[in-house]
Amino acid sequence: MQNLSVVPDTVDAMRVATWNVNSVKQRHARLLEWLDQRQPDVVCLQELKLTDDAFATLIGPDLTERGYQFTTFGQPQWNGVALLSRVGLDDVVRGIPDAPAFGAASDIEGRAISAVCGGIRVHSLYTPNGREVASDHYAYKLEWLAKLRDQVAADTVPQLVCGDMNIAPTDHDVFDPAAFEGHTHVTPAERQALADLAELGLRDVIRERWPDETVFSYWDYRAGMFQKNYGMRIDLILAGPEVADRRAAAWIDRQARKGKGPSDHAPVMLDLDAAPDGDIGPMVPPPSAGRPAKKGVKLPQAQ
DNA sequence: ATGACTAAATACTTTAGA
Repeated sequence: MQNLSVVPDTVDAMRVATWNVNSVKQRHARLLEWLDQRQPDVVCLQELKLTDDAFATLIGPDLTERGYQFTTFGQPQWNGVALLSRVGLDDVVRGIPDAPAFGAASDIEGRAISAVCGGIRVHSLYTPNGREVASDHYAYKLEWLAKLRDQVAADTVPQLVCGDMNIAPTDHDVFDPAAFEGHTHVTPAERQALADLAELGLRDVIRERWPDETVFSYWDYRAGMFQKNYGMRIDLILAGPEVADRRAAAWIDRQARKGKGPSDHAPVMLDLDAAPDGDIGPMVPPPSAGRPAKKGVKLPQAQ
């Protein structure tokens, strides 16, 4: 899986984002507008709800025009993940090695894709929901997470594990912990799966930046949950130490959850400082925390 | 209120999401 030949001689500052768009078809205009405003260099998308061909036909030209390469693992109706990059897109891995199937053995769902972008292996993930704790889907979720852990452990390129993990890391990441008792997304076994990734050195960059704040990435469409800020933080960016040490900014783009026709998830954003020439290894300390220079684009206010 | 909303196909009702 590792391929050091694709690591560039210098590593520039870059902006990485992950966003569960809940249907590219329904979010097409908003997605393009968001790309133009935020100018991310690498984007992980989830819940495409399109086949690879349909994705390429619908939005491929728009992405190419904006300088993005892209790769997808799509399905016609549900799931589907993508990676967009304008800092290289090499050594694509579709799915997780030995990932479990749900239902028919041939039915490997479109829930994981990764590639090396700007010297970092970036994963775009849509972890199974789990539905109910007593369900087959919950067992499938845990097994899928275990295989993800194995995949991450086997790679030596610096990593960014991004996506809709469908797990709230702590009670601080749900609006009402009591309301979730006995439900998926908050169980000890699911949280242990995140702890197992942390054990490999992956760090939750949003929580590191906002250690005490209430920060959510998902709000149910119903009952004015967004307006009340009754949400959950289940979309995560987990960074290997070499990457996490380059953090210049990390925030959740709540603007994208506002207005007419939003996804129920907001993008999670990470700005990385440049790494020293040819050195993508551990750094001490990172350079100044200014955001990478992008022509004519203002840094949105975090929170 | 075992709700509320959104999206896609199974399509005027069901399944899934979380």
